[in-house]
Amino acid sequence: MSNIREVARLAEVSVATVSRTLQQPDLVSLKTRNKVLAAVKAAGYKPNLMAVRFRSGKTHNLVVLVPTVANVFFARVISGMQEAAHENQYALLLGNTLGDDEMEAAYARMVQTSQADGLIQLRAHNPFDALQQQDSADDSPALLPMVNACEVLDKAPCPTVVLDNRAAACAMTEHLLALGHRRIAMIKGPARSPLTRDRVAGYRDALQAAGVPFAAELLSPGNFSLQSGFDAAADLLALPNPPTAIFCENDEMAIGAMQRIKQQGLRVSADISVAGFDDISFAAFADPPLTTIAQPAEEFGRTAVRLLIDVLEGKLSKAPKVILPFDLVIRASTGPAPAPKDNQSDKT
Amino acid sequence: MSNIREVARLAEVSVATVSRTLQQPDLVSLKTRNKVLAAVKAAGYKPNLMAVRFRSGKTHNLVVLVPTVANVFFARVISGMQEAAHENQYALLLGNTLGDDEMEAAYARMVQTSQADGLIQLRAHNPFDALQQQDSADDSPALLPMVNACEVLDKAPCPTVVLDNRAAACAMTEHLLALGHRRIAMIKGPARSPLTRDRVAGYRDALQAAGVPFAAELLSPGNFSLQSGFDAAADLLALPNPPTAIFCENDEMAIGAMQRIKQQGLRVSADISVAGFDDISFAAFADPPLTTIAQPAEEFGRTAVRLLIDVLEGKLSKAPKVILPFDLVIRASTGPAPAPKDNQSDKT
DNA sequence: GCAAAAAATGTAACGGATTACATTTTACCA
DNA sequence: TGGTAAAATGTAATCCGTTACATTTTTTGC
Repeated sequence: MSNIREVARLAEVSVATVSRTLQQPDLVSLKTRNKVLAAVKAAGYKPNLMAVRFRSGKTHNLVVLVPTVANVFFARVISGMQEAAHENQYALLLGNTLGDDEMEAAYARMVQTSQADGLIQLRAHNPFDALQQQDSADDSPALLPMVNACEVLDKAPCPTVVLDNRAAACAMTEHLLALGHRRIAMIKGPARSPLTRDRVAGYRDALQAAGVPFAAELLSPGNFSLQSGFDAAADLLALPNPPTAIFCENDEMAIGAMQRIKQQGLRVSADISVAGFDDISFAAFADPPLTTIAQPAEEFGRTAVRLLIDVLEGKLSKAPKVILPFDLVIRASTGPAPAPKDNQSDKT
Repeated sequence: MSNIREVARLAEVSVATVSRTLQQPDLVSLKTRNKVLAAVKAAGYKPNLMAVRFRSGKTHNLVVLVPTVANVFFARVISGMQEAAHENQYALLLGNTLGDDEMEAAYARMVQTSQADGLIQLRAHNPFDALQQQDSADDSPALLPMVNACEVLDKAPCPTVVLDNRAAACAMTEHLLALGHRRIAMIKGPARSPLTRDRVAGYRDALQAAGVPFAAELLSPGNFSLQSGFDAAADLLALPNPPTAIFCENDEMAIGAMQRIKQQGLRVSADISVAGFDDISFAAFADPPLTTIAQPAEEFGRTAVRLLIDVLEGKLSKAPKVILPFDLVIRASTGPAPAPKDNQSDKT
């Protein structure tokens, strides 16, 4: 591959002139410029970006830490990131971490070793914690070159992009309450996640506001997979006094739960309502179509990238917290609560 | 950030010794080695990988061109790639191209400008074609630093990883024929794709072997989306003599098709069988669970990455074509063909 | 104890583009 | 036309780690 010196030789100018022709053409006379451009073409010259980046210290790479790309919601978020990154001439390095701290640390190290300029984390965990804090003695606590999106840390040392999960869960629970449901179960995400905690909080907010007592047995653990929704639903249906509605913290679990419900011979909506969260493409094509909370997934990605670039360019002094809007999408999987069974007393 | 010269100063040795301590410790005496390692720690030294790569000319980055990460199947393939890449100390640059040639060319240029060492393409299209062929005069037609996976070019100038789509489609069609179906429709993928062509060929192979005439009206176009499956099914059901089975070229379209069938008041399996392709996680949780062709998606990714690394390391002189196995997964969405309606004559 | 071989370490060039600073050329006005 | 400002171009340092080659130190064998 030809380099700038060869072009300079061909054009009979100095390397500086070649560089300027390409970077700041106004500084070069028209005559010289043409000579150089001809030489560039003749040599088939393409600047070696490794060299450019080495010198500038900017890689124009961003690392994305995602628990799993195989998750439909995350895939949409990543699409959005890609879009914004491409617009801004950045490339996206994918870090499929499987939620493993070691793996996250390995990818975070790419930032420290100048393989990437910054990092976007989709999980509530600071991957830099694991690395020895570089300049902890430094008195200027600059922002970390990181953005936390979707599932955010409570005290993130960086910009965050988040949904008001508490309000969204509250809205969905209110929807179910308005349909007459009183025994509303929730299939949760991973226990430690702030996201799970917020959604449970929103759920309890709505129950409390409606004067419906909270029942611990209606809170079932899940891990966002189809299978875990299926399993959790099985447990809930086996309760002595099973719920009339199940609110799942994501759509996959809701689809898994519906499957279980139908296998048991019950009708979704008529016998038991099911709601999800995320509004993935499969939600509208579920049977029945799934009531859910729509999240602007691609917008999460775009916003996260833009914020990160702002951090990298030093445009931010404080870490903003961006809250994106949600939308309650009512489809056919939720319906009026069935009339209470014979011997069941209703203390409302 | 500290550099190697600072470490050398701290350890009172030359930069060469520091580098050797880190790269080839056997060449350095134990005493010196310890001194250097202490200095490395004291300085918090991390080698600048940009510099290393700039000098070595290897970026250890691989670009992945994927039509859309939002596709569940591709997401799994990428997971596999990530796994193999990480194992081999490579990083994955994501190129979500939306099937756009321009975009693909932009990412392919990353290889030419030394931002990445090689490229994996998941679509049947050579992104380097769009770029002026670098050294076409060169008499050694070396392998392109590229691997084509999943949907491969007919005359790919690089290693390929593929499924025997023709055989797989044939196997599924045979399954449907064995159930007594004679009017078997197929919802296709994008028309120009070799993948679509091969699956249609396999479908026709099976029909022909069974002596069932091919009916053009039973071939319906799709684009792999849920909605397109839904729409195509609507068209097929509206035929004067509708099919008793629909074989979709991916699971999303099959799920979309089932939705349409059920909306029409028909029962999947009992009235009309539906089959998919890919075995995405949602297939097992569809209602009814979807009969499909399981593809080793993650293995596609892993194999593609390993082949690409082999190419980059010059271990391959010819471009191998790796064929991965498929598996016919029979679930409840396919069943015996319904007894022919009254006035319908059966010419078998 | 000495020469020769082996081991350890050091010096400096290198990779390719950018850019501060120096130098040359051109333009302009008196 | 001489002189100065402005424009154009050139020179060489710089980013940082690696490594060929040179040099110094240690080890080995007799």
